[in-house]
Amino acid sequence: MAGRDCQDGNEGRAVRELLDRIGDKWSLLVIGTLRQGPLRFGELQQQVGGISQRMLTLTLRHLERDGLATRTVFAEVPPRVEYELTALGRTLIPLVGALAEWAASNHLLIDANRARFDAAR
Amino acid sequence: MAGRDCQDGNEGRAVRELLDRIGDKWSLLVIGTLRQGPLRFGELQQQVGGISQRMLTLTLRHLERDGLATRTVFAEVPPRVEYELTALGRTLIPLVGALAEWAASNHLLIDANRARFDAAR
DNA sequence: CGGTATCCCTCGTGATACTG
DNA sequence: CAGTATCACGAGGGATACCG
Repeated sequence: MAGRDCQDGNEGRAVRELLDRIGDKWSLLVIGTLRQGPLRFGELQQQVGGISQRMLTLTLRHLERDGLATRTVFAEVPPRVEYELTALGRTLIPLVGALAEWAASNHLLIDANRARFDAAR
Repeated sequence: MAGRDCQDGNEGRAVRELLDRIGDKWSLLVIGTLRQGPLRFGELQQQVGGISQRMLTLTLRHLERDGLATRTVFAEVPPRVEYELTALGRTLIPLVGALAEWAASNHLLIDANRARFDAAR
């Protein structure tokens, strides 16, 4: 199946659409953070690190809209809201893992290439 | 190795940096297009589809800078320039493939979720 | 606690024109 | 053919303040 739609056109569109969905600044990070289980809004913000309240809200709404995560409100005081990956969202975990692994393995190499390239010009 | 640096902090940074590099609008698409072998600037622009000359140039410089692709100029008339993935760049092909496959398998499902979500509000 | 609303500014991107 | 230069626009995203 990976080899069938390799006539540039279809694969390109598929990748493009995926990037439009989770290729933004925070989606993959939030998905990665949720991989171990449900988290509250505040915990999520703290663990992702560096994300503003606004962007976390927007990202979560986006994931919810795409059916990648669920939002559960508990009628308590103080209010508690938990977010959790759906089954579909969990299918992305291996991809995020692969990306993270690639990044961890190669970022030093890339930094070296980049420094060399910058020095050469 | 995938399970070692899962203390959110490191994995998060790694994914973030990877996204800063290839998470833009065109990088993954160009990498995917180059997977079969070297291409000239014009061929690349045509096969990627929808990318402006400017963005293709920027994207290619970016990939070159990170050591993911090479630029080869042939001293001919008319001028010919070919771009090709490096060994490092080729290690990304399986990831792009996995992403494309995931997107192809799930985009209908996501569209349905999205339609339902939009209808509910 | 977990949002929403508003302001504001940077950056990515496209269009167009010009060059070697 | 394969770029570079310039402009101009709109979305992305941070900061802040307020709400249930």
